[in-house]
Formats: sequence, C-alpha cells, structure tokens
Amino acid sequence: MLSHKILPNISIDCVIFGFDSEKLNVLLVERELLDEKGNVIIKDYTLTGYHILEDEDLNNSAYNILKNLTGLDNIYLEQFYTFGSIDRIDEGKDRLWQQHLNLGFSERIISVGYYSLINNDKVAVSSKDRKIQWFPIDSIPLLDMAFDHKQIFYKALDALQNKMKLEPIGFELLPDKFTLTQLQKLFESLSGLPIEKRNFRKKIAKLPYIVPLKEKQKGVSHKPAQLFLFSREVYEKTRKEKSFF
Amino acid sequence: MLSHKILPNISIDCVIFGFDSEKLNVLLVERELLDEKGNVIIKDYTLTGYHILEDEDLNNSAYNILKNLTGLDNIYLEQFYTFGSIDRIDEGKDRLWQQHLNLGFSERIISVGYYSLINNDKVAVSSKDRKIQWFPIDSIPLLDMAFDHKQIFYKALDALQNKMKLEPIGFELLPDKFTLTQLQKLFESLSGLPIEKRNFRKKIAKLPYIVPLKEKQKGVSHKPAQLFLFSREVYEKTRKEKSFF
DNA sequence: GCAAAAGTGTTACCGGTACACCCATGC
DNA sequence: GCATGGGTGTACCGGTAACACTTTTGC
Repeated sequence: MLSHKILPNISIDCVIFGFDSEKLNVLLVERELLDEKGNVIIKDYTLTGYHILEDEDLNNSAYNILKNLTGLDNIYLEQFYTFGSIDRIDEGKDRLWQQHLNLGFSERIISVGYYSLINNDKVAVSSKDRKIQWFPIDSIPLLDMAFDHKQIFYKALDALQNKMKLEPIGFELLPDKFTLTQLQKLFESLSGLPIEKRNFRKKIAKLPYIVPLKEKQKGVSHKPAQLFLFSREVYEKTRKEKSFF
Repeated sequence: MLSHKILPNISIDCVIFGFDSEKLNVLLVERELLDEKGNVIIKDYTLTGYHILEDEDLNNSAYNILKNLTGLDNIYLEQFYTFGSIDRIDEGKDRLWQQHLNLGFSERIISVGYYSLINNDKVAVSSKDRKIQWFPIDSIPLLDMAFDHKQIFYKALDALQNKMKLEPIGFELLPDKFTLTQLQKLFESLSGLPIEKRNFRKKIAKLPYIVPLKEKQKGVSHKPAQLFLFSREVYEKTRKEKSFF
C-alpha cells in the first residue's frame, strides 16, 4: 500500500507524442480559469504531470500518470531531462493559477521530464473531467502554454530526435502492422526532413528487424501495400554499435 | 544573496571524468567510518554531490559543486539522468552512515546526475579535508561504492558514449593543444574499442573544426608530433545533422 | 645507430544518393 | 479507364576498412 503523502518539491511532466499516419502530435490538457462573472482569465495548455508519492519509484510514478490518462499498459516511456530553473513559474498567470488551486505547491518545484510514444489509434483518450486534445507539433510555436511547458516540449522533441539517431525508435507510434509509407512519413515527421522513397526502402530492406509479413493492406482504392512488423527481439540480437563521428 | 535553506528531497551527484593521455578516469571521494576503537566499519567511495538551495538554479548548483571541488571555471557539464528509485539507499552501510552524520536526510531523496569532463592536468585537486582520488574507469567494477553511485557512474558513462556519437565531445578532456595520438587514445578510452591509426587520421583531416597548428610537440625523445586545436566556433558553423539509421 | 613514436598511400568494398517509370486496386 | 499510392533498378561517388613502411627526433 502506497502512502498518499507527496514529495513537496518534485513533480513529473510527461510529453506524450502520438502519430496519426500523417503527422506527429502531442497530447495537451486545457487549463482554464474563470473569474466570478464567468470571464476567461486564463486559457492555455499544459503537459500532463503530477507529483510523486514519498514511497513511489520515480519511473513508476510517470508510468502511472500515463496509465491513468490513457488506460494503456506497456507504454514506451523515456526520461529525458530534469527542469530546475528558479523561474519555471511565470509570475502572472501561473501564480494566479496556483492561488486559485490553493494547493500549497507554490514553492520551488523541480520537474522530471518524460516523453512517451503512443499510437494514436490505441488511445481512446478518456478525458474524464479535463479537456484533453492532440495538437500537431507544427502548431506548438503559436500555442499558449503554462509554466515552462513549451520549453519542456521542445527539449523532449530534441531528445526524441537524438534518440532516433542512436536506435530504431518510434515504432510504438505506428500500428503493430504498418506499411513502408507509414514508416517513411513517421520518420519524416520526426526529423522534419523529406526522405527519398526508393533509397528509404532499400535501407529498410537491409534491416533484419523490420519484418515483411505475407499480409497486405485491405480496402484501399489503390494497389494495396505490404505490411511490416518491427521485431524488437531481432533488433536486440543483431544490434551493432556505431562508431564515432 | 542565496538562502541557505536546502530542498529536502533533492540532491545532485556529479560524475567527473578526467583523461591523463592514456586512460579515462573518474574522480571519487573516500567515505570512511570508524567505530569508537578506531576500527574501520565503512570504507568505500562516493561521487561528489550536494543538496541544492531553495533559491538556486539546478544547473548552477551542479556548477558550484564542481567549482568548489576543482577551483575551475567553465567546466563542461551535462545533466544526464535523474535517479529516483525507492531503494537508492542500502539498508546496511548507507543507513549507518546517515545515522552517523545525523543530518536528517534519511528520507527519500531524488538525485539529479551530471557528468563533467575535465583535463586532468588542469585539476590540482584541492582535497581540503576529504580524500579525493582519480580512478581508472577499468577499476570501477571491483570498487566498493556508496549508495547507488556505481549505477549512476555506469549511466553517466553510457550517456557520455551516446553523446559522442552525436557530437564531437570530449575535447575538454585534452590539453588545449593536443596531438592526434592523444586524441585517438581518448576516443579509444571512451569507446572501449581500438581504432586504426591511418584511417583515424584521414577522418580527422576532413573535419574542419580540428585545426592543425604550426607548433610541434617539444622535449620528446622521438619525432615530435604536430599539435592541433579543437575549434568550437568552426564546429558550430559547419555542423551538419546526420540522418537516421 | 637505435629506440620510439610520427606520419603517410593504395586498393577493395559498401553504403549513400540521385533519379523515372510501371503496377495493382477501387470506383 | 482513370486516379491513387505501391513498388522497383542502375550508375556514380564518397566513405570505410584493411594493410606496412619510411621519417624524425633524443639519447
């Protein structure tokens, strides 16, 4: 049985990435504050976060936040950075928001950032009482976000892009069975760069851990594409360390 | 003026890497506890760490720990992971140590890990009242370390190795002017893999940010080597993003 | 003149890149 | 039969890997 006592100075923020076969998205929660007359004082978006319990593993805690939000088990989750500036909280709206909630968390908080990768199809976002929505990552620059969450988002994106250079990651964003075009679009979304189709396919064909299935796409009004599977087992067995430069 | 009140649940641990022209080392602090009769009860090694003040930036705090220890400014410092398991503290010797110090920190602590890269020559380790010593990284597996510091060390090494695959890092470990042999030994130490000399030099020759100087090594009893400089400016100007796979 | 490390050239292979056309399906 | 995305081959180039000998200096 876990204690319900929380650690006062630590929180977790999760950057949840999703992919809808076209573009990369991030899941955000609306934050809205009304005054007595019902006028909107604050309306912006936050990442999903929570405090941690005093006898709860940090990684478990992040995992639980996600499970709670999405209802999914076995979510891909990666810790990427810890944010500890003294000016993480904006003296305007963030302070106002905290006074409103009256949670007593207004003192210094260090936040541990995690990013997670979720296949959009699998998330029937169970919004509960909060307004939750996917945003294309292109739309983030113009979006108004709470606290230092925009900065956290960018750092997560950067970490994800770097991680991709080191390991084949991101298959969690696709359906279990995917086409090469979906895979290509995913990589293009993640990197922000276009990829040449033929060369892309030749490269993929050499990777033993991207396994062609006998199955084909169905119900599309064009030549149906072959489906593929990512095999983590094969990857782990055949992975090679790249050298420097 | 900074407050001297510390945040109760957060600490910083620094993994300080050094290079002595032959091998990679890490700086550790001896931890020793004697009983009333002077018998050694605990003797092992710790990373350098400290708690942070309630109005102190996380990154600044790490920076100050290093400045304090080494006397150096402008140290290369990178945050790599935050450790928050509930079993970070060993119930045997770590608990004993904490009782001895009687610091009241025995509750749950989350620790933010930083690694730093220092040229061994530049560190006249000012040991003050603590025993501080460089250890070759090969010797770590057999070393007895406090808390989860061995695990933190391995994670730092892993992070450093990954970082090197993405950017030319590690020049901070060398003298400002270095020979290609020193550079090669550094890369070999960091990766743990041997490198073929001629191919290595051809590769380096193509990198615009490794700048040959007109100067040569002096006072060696063999053909003196040419000296080189790492130019971060040139690197930043000419850096190219690698693609995936 | 000898020990010790510096420095260099060639070849073979592989992977990356650039590029344009035919194919299977639904409607 | 046409629109839509699926799927492929070839030529060139640059990078990587494997390999052994000559050069410069201090002593």
